[in-house]
Amino acid sequence: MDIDARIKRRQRPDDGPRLIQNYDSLSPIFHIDEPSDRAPVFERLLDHLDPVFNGNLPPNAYVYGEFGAGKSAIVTALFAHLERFSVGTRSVIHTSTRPNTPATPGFVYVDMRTTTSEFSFYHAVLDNLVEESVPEHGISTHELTERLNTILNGSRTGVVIAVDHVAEPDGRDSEALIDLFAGLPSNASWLAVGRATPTETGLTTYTASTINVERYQPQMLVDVLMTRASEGLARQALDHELARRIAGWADGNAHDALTALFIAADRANQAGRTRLTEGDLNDAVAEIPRPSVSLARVLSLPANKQLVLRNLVDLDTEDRASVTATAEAISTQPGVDLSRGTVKRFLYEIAEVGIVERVRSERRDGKGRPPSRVELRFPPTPFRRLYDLRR
DNA sequence: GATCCACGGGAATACACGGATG
DNA sequence: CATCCGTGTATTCCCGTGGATC
Repeated sequence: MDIDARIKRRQRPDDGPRLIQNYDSLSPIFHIDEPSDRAPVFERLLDHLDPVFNGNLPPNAYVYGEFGAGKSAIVTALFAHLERFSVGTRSVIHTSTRPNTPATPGFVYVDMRTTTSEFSFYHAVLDNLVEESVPEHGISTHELTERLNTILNGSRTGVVIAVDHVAEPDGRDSEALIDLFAGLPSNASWLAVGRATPTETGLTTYTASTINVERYQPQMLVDVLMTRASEGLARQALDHELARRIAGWADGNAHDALTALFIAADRANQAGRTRLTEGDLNDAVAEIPRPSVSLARVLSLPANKQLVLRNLVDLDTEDRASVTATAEAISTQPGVDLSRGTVKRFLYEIAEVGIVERVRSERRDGKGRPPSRVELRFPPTPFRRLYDLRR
């Protein structure tokens, strides 16, 4: 139990209404249960999944769209609902060995941002499929696939697995996806989700259909912002005109729009105001690098890499002059229990996947290879807030 | 006792530069 | 002038060990 966090949560200024009512509703990494205005995309996905309602399995498919188009929002919402629907019409699988014959397939959502190894993939699928929890240690990867095969071979209808964030810079490529499913029986169907076009992925030979999610129209984005603001902020905190400006700037990218709203709200909150101003928005926009990397991706890094980043965002420029200096500074921060070398390697690895960027600095002396410093490819304010809220 | 994987540590390689060499 | 070499640093790559969990 984190007593500090509990006390902090109770702390509030007692002068008037708080601007920020609910961080979740503002968070760009939070998906609401009923995304607004996306009916056409839902219909196309349901068209694809239609065989399910006759107890059959749909073929493999690929859902694609640009950053911030709402792919994850839609697929997570849809699968959450399908899971409930599915559980309602079949008996839950209580044991991993007893064959059963449910009327509809199972539905599992797997995020490749957090599912980074073979083991974790099969573990995630199995854990979602059976009632009892699956151990994360002391069980081999092979054992997991054995159990999955037993279950699925005993199942008449199989399972549909949504695999989100395929073919990201730090994710595994399509080949790996195929390999993973090669370990499962043929009644495991996948619905891959990614940014790359179907031809770029090389998945086309395996998919029966592809579904494109188009970026948000400006008006839809305004609706999204107003909805989130009404749930997360004090009344009248965001006026329509400001929402329109955010939407115009975000250019169809819901992640960036919500991030801008988040930062602007945070600034207004710090200043003790209860309405967002143009100044808040301008500051917010200035803080968001473009292109930027998804905050969800930053916040799904392994714990110690996030710890490194959390300390990085608070360093002064002096300590950021070179990777070596930065690693040194971070490794000596209180609360950081990592060696200098490990922090350094983490920084290189984080740069490798594009979450920070290395830029060569002007060399001062003529000796040796010139150092580079790391620059953020994500806005620090929401990362700080969301990171700290989780502790 | 078994399993996975995060860390640490260091070897190997790349790069920048100035100066030597052909 | 073009190329090579030595030195110093940055960056990448690899793998054994050990912690945590079952």
